[in-house]
Amino acid sequence: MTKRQITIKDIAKALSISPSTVSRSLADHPDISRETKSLVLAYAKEHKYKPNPLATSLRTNQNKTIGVILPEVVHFFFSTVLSGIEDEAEKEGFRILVSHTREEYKKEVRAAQAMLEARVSGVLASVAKSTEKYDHFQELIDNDIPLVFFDRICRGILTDRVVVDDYNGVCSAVNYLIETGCRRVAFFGSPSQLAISNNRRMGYEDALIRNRIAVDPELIIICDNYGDALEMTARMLSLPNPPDAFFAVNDETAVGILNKAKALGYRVPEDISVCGFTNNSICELSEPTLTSVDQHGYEVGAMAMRLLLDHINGKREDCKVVSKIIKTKLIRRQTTR
Amino acid sequence: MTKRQITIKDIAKALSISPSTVSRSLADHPDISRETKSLVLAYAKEHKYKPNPLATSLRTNQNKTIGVILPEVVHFFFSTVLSGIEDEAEKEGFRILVSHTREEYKKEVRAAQAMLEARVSGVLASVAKSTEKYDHFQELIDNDIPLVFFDRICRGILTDRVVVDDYNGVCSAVNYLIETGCRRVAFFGSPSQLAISNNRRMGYEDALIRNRIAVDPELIIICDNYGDALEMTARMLSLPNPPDAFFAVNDETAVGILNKAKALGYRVPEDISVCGFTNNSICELSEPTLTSVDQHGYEVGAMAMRLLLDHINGKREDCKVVSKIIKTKLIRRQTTR
DNA sequence: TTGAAAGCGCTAACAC
DNA sequence: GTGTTAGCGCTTTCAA
Repeated sequence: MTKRQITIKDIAKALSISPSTVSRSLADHPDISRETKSLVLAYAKEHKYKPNPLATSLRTNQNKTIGVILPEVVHFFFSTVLSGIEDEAEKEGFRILVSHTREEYKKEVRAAQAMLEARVSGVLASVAKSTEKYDHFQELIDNDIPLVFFDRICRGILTDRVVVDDYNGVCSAVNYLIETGCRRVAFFGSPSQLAISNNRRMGYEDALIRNRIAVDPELIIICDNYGDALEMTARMLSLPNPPDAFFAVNDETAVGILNKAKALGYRVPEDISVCGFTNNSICELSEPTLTSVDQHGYEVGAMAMRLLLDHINGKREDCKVVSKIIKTKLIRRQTTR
Repeated sequence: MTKRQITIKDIAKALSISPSTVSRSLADHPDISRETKSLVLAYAKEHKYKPNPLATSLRTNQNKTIGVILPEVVHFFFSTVLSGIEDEAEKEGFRILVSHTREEYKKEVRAAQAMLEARVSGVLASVAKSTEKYDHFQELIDNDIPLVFFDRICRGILTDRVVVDDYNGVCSAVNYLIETGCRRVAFFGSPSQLAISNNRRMGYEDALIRNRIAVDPELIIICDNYGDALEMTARMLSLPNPPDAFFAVNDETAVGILNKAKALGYRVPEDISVCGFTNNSICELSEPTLTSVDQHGYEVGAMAMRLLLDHINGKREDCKVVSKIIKTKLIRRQTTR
């Protein structure tokens, strides 16, 4: 009982007209008479005709799928971005082909190749932490596949990009900590060579400078996970001149700081303020709830897809590279005064 | 500088042989001579020949993509499942087309239609909470697209399925609570009509019965999120005969219970034990760390994909429906004695 | 307003 | 061992 999908030919035969007329009717071509059209449409509907996208793509040499390369799905920010991407793509009937690299360079290269082979119409990508060579991305461009980076861009490649305003996000968060009376703000940053990391640290430093507070290297460390945060927080609080506030580059780390500080008998936020970054769901689950910087992942995804679609639809001259910056927002909760 | 991708024809022309010979060489057909083969392969490699999967699919009427329909990506369990699916698919060179329904019936229907249109080779699905009609899934089957359900199955449709052993997972967790001295175990369950919910409650009840402890309806409530948990925990602890342990159907809820209990001055686990379900990353972040039931999402995904691939490869007689049950594992941490 | 025919890139039955 | 040919389902030029 294998039901072969009905084709244009079948409709043509059944209606005793030619395949081309059927094709045109389906495409609502102006040359076709009303009657013929409605006849075809009726038959198509009744028999659940579904155009074979493979054939169309092969013929027209363009297909309705977009490749998305992202470092990790089990990650709040990226899953949120994905939602934005999906919604925006759906508006124009594009499908999404997701490849996730789990932060591995090798997987990223394979993903890019897969996109090339799948002949996707465009690619959205956020680079893996371990990536240092960018040939695989360059190859996409060389093959005329439009590429837009989001969040983790790569400098070498000239394409549109959508980034989170990390600099201002961190800067205003740290500024807020200072405004609420903190004088020694520690910074727990991430080790990677990604541009993101630097921007964040610069945001931190500039916030201090703007408030005429000296940047103390002792308060700046590389620590971006829960386990390490427990250890480093204890160490930092035992300094002769300990911090009275902590800014962490992600929420897990911030929770680590929070938990350790509480365990050591500090009151939060009375003795110590803590601020995270991402605005994960754990912010609401921690006790007290965690102040954090929202990165508006949904907008990042939607915007990146928008740029890509504009490219694909030829609405943009290729000469200019667009950089969009998505604003962040400080979500004040109970770990800050 | 639009670089058209090189085709089989191009190779044939360049080497003055026929396209079919090229095709066969590329496919490593036994009839072709060593020399011809290596000649073709060398040329193909040098000019970066990439087979056009569209053409192949159109021709052979089977394409190398699998559709995955899942309720939510921003969700630990499902993202983990997705990893398993991806890895298993990659082994046989299949691509994944992900559609996520955000628990909406309407999106699920559209997703199924999209899969049909994309002519995927098979579909893996986990049904949305709001889904009550299953015609869209039936239609896939009617069109001979193999379908395998995972986690959230639907009873009406006869296909292979992979489920988590919720019953035993809950049962042994509750059993463990009792073994460690708890006598009144509360159950915070989920409201949905999914089979999963019932299985979990049955696991709870049977664990009590097996230990000759009466099932007290007062201790069984519907509550499956953090906010409600805060409220319901307070209420439950003020009962004349309050619980000395809580089992929650997900980790967020468990953390809610934990936080409220601590806030009310109870010691965990000395006064009260708490156990969650899923084994989220928050289990490690909570203070104390949360005991939870691991659902082995990766295995669920890998197994579902395995079943589907077997179907696609014709390794299975279609007559029999396979139900795989993935074992759970209790991860003991600090919220239980 | 409609039809005939070619062709997108690939595979495979059939020839030699 | 290799070539010829037809055709997957669709679009589109050209002709009628």
